[in-house]
Amino acid sequence: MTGDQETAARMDWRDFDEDPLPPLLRTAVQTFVTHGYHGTSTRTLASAANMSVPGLYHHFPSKQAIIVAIMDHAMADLWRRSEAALAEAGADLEQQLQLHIECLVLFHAHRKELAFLAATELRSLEPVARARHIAARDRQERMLVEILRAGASHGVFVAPDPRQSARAMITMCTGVSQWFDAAGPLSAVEIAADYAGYAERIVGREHRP
Amino acid sequence: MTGDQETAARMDWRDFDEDPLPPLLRTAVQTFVTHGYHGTSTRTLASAANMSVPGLYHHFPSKQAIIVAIMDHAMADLWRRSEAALAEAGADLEQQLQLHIECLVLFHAHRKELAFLAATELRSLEPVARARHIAARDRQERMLVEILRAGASHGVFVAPDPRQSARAMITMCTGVSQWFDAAGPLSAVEIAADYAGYAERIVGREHRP
DNA sequence: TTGAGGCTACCGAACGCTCGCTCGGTTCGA
DNA sequence: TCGAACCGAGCGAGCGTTCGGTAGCCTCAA
Repeated sequence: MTGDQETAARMDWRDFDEDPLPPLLRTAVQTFVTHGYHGTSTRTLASAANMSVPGLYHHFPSKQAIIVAIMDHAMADLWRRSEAALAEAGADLEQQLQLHIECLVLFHAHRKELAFLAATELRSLEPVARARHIAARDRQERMLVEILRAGASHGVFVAPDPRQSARAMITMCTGVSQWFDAAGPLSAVEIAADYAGYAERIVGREHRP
Repeated sequence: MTGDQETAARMDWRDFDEDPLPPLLRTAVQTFVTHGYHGTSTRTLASAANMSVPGLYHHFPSKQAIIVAIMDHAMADLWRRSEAALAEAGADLEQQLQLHIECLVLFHAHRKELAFLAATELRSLEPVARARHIAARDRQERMLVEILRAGASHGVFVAPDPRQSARAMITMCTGVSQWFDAAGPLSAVEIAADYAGYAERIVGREHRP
């Protein structure tokens, strides 16, 4: 995690060329999104990856380990990008909020299947992995809460309850993964800009009478 | 649906005393929320309702019929309340937006399990029920879009893309069902007021320089 | 140059178990 | 005497997982 933070500032958090996921996990993501974890059998998983069932068990010890690998990857990728966005913003709190929202929207648009699973399959994780996922989600939320809290205490934002407004913003951005369509009229970048605007207006100063 | 509209104006859409759901469905909601549709067996469903499996099949023809009944009930209840809220607001567009958001938040707070399933188990529905659910969801979304569109064309709101801002508001409100806690620091009514404020600022006029 | 040994990447078949669902009842208030 | 409301036992199918292999490749002493 300490090594991550050093490289975080250098990585391009806006780059979504291709997900560096092993082919087996890539097809598993698609299948889990369509049928859900419990609605997907190991046979389905195997044939989606052009593989036999024992072939699948050569790479992962269980079906559960596959979903865990996917969820861990999703949370780690989002966190890395969020840290890079924060580093790019520097000390300007308004800029921190803008880039954080942009980062959230881009991730939930370009990695929509991954983000969808992260939001949907929490209950399919066994206790240890579930606890880890919740911790990652809380850490992610805390990052935005801290930005809003700092902004409020410096008079940059109007956020009487940063936890509350952070949650509103996060669920707003998370929702993008449910309806985003790469072939749709709006690009991820355009949506990100719109949502950054919404966020700014939710906690912005200038519009108070 | 025509009869519904007549009684809609008269019903109290803010009343959430108790869900008039048969006991079997009530326990099924809890179980589905915890384990998901495919993660729940008919044996689990039956014992949660203090019943044998054949007893369960006396009331419903299949496991699928149970989830369908729950989903239909959820969408119908929200729609009835939304229509009543719209009727109460009258012709005032700003009031229509306020009450619509209030209605969405109250529903997703007080009926959080129901709302959570409606958002989560779409993929578990077989084609016919799924199509019906999607149609209900679209109709629900269109109601808010129409309010925003009318408001924009009358100069009450600033909403260059009503579809877009409606989706942002809806996912924001839908998210309430994921974290709301009746024992938490904020009541449903307080959250509803906050969110109505967020919505107003997202499309409000007065804060433009 | 060869071939034995070990490694990775798989596969066909099948294990024990649980699944959704049903059959043939029983109980009980009307 | 009838129908509504159940239940014990069990059906065939599908589940996650495992066993006992095999094919192909790399390494390295003889």
